[in-house]
Amino acid sequence: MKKTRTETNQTIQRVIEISRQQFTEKGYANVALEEIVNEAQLTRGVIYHHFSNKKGLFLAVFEEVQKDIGKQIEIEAMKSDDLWEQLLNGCRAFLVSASETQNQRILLIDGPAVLGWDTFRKMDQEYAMNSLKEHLQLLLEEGIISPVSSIDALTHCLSGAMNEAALWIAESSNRPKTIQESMDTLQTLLNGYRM
Amino acid sequence: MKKTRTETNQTIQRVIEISRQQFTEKGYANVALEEIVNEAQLTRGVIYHHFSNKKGLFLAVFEEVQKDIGKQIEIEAMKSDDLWEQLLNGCRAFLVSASETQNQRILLIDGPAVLGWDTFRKMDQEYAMNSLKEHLQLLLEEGIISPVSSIDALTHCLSGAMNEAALWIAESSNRPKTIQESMDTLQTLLNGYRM
DNA sequence: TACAATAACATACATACTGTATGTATGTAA
DNA sequence: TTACATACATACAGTATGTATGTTATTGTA
Repeated sequence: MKKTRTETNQTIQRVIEISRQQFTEKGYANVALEEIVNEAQLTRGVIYHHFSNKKGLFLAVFEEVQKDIGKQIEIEAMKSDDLWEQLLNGCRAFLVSASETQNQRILLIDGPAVLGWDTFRKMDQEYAMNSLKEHLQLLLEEGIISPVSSIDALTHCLSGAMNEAALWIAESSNRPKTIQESMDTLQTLLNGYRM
Repeated sequence: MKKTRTETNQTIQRVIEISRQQFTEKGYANVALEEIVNEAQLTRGVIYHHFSNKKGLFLAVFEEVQKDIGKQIEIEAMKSDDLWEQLLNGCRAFLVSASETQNQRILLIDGPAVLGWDTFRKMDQEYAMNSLKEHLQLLLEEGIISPVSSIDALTHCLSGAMNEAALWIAESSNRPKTIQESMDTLQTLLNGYRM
């Protein structure tokens, strides 16, 4: 029964991976916990023990998705020293990553409804919006963008635009094309702020 | 049992109204059909008869929300003859309407997850995006905005920005302020396209 | 007007899923 | 070695949805 910490962590990770796949494929509401634990060759007791309930499991998966995407954005943004380029690189990385099948549904479709708005917002802020906001603030201070009536409003609008673009890209039959078109669009929109 | 057509339509409408309130207040997943029919002083048979299942009921409510918002947008946009002003008026009307409690949750949070992406997208297109796209197309043809690499991409980005702004407005403690800030932001972003 | 068909609404039943309570086995620390 | 805590398993209970069937009254037709 009881296992080493390493083994336990492996169990936890395996449950998360399997859940991620199942939630991605069928959506949260259509996945019974029994399916997940069957695939993991465990029983449901594990889930309640380690994650409290189904929602807790989803939260763990959601966090994993957010971390993956955040990492991608970080890597891509840092490929340039230029603040404006960093912003665009980050946008592109987000589009590429969030539009991938294994991230899209959990992050953008099921996330808000399953977690409830408050929790979703809190995590969205922690993993995505705060750094976007800081970056926009930097651009403002460096005089790269013109004074905004609200940095918060810009952060939210830009974030929303990217979320929707990611969903659009995900459903398109030509990913490279729609990614590029989305980037062109975001760039032109942001040129409204460019000094 | 059987009733006149008028009475039946009244029953249907009453079930939709009650559902709308309940879904708004608690979210789709946390409302049992029993609660809805109890309030309506009916039984669950009614729902299965008229709406097929719980999801069908939600779809009816969702459509009602979309129609309400679409109507608001139409009214507000038509308050100007100027195509650009019409766009902005429409944006504002959307923000005001979609950020209202009784619309926000059903439209923006539960909609995609409950209906499934394909259905949600189809209805979103029918009720919102197609007219936004047409309007942007008009602006393009009248030379008011500069040539875009993709009218679709712009439509999606703008739509996404507004959806997110509506959610942000809904959670703020000063609605008029955040509505104005969002409008300022949308306007500046769109100025990237202004000729 | 009478009657048959249909549909609006109700009820009974079955099933699936989540969560709770409890049990078992084992690692770790003293 | 023993006590404790925990990882995992099992049994049970409750809730919610959906399906099948029943009842009643309107509507359409002759």
